[in-house]
Amino acid sequence: MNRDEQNKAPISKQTLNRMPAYLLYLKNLDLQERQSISASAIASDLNLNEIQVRKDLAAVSSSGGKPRKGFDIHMLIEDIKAYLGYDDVNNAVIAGAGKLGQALLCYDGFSEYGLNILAAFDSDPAVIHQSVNAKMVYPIEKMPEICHLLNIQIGIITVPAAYAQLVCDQFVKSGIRAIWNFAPVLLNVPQDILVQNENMAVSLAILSKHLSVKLKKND
Amino acid sequence: MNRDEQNKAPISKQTLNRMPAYLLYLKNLDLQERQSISASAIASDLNLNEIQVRKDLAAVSSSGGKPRKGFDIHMLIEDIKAYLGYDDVNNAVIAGAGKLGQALLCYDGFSEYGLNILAAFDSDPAVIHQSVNAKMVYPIEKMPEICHLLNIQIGIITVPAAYAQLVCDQFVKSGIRAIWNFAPVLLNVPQDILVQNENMAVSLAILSKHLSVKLKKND
DNA sequence: TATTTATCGATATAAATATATCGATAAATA
DNA sequence: TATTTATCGATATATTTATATCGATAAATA
Repeated sequence: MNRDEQNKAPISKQTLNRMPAYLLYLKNLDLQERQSISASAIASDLNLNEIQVRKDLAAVSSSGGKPRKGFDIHMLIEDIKAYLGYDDVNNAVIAGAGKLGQALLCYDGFSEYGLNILAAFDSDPAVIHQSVNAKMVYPIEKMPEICHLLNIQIGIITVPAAYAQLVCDQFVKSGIRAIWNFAPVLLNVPQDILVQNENMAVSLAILSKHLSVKLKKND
Repeated sequence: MNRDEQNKAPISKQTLNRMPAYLLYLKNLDLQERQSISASAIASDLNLNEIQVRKDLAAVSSSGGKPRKGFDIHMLIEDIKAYLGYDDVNNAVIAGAGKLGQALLCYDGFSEYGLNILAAFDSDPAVIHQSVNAKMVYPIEKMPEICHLLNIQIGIITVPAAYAQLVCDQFVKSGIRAIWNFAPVLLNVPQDILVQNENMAVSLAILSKHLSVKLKKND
């Protein structure tokens, strides 16, 4: 019998953040036709602590692992996908069909996780009514209508910083519940709207900072 | 007198991760000609704990804050920038001049943090020797030569998953010390190479997961 | 100038996260 | 079949991170 999902303790944020790494790693093993893997082996390959990995997997695994053998890879993949929301249907739209917006529209990896980017919005006549990777770019005025129609929960902002707040407000009016923001702007949103900022420049800056700390240590 | 940087306790990882938000926020205030700001006000605007903000700022601030007034905005901005590595010169190159690679090449925000993306590499004749945002795309064979010549420390991977490991190996041979990886692949690198994975699909999946957790809570 | 007050920064406590220990057990081996 | 062993999973400890408390102080106000 499967464990009761409802009764499980809520997973920790840090564990959630490590799931992607496990998933990627397990898919690789699956491609190599491996059947099972131990927490110890995963830990050693991913440079993580063994107990941490075991606890992480215990938190999402529906069937647990077996002594001397470890976890069933295929089953674990399904468990993690289920946990990350593969079971829900999550529809998203993009505001801003520039280079970055188009890059996201073209990226086919989202559907892997049950996520669909259904459409984009822009104000530039050059891209409006064009399709990018079979997804239409609509004039930005159509946003509320289309979002409500398609029951969109997630909005992605890839417009220039100057327009980000404006677009954000429109998203909120359009019934969006979560925003993935690529503009280097702090968005002002109602309490119940979830915002995840993705500042490319700062991600790179942080990498560079980690690098310089590391280089100094090796002096 | 400035506090001695050398003698400061190393900043925590979580604090480092919050720096971007502070920086963005402070720049906004600076644009509005504000002179100073208190930790309490920042906390309330960014939805953070007041003591946490105070501790974070104390960790990077060179001059501290004043009772009743708070921190000097301009000085804090400089302190954070310095901390994030603005003082170092960090040069990066991109492997993969597709939509995402071009989006990064076009993004001018990196130089804000002392980061320069100097060039890109690709194997597609359609983009080789073209320039994107005044940055050249070179054939991928030229990578070691150019990287060594320009003393490049950071490599960015935006090629399809199937080529990512190959490109990664070439980066390592070319003397790169840190890799920012956008391909959904676990890269195999020597111990001393820093890898930061940026899996777009999973970022969105995690946002969606957080959203569904939140929606369930409000039932 | 004296008093009040917002805010800092130091120190203390609490919560979350990571790591260690160890008995139980399924598979491998003798 | 009996013994060994790798690995799990539960429980315990340590570390890191977040939050609370409080005295000190610079600026505002009386």
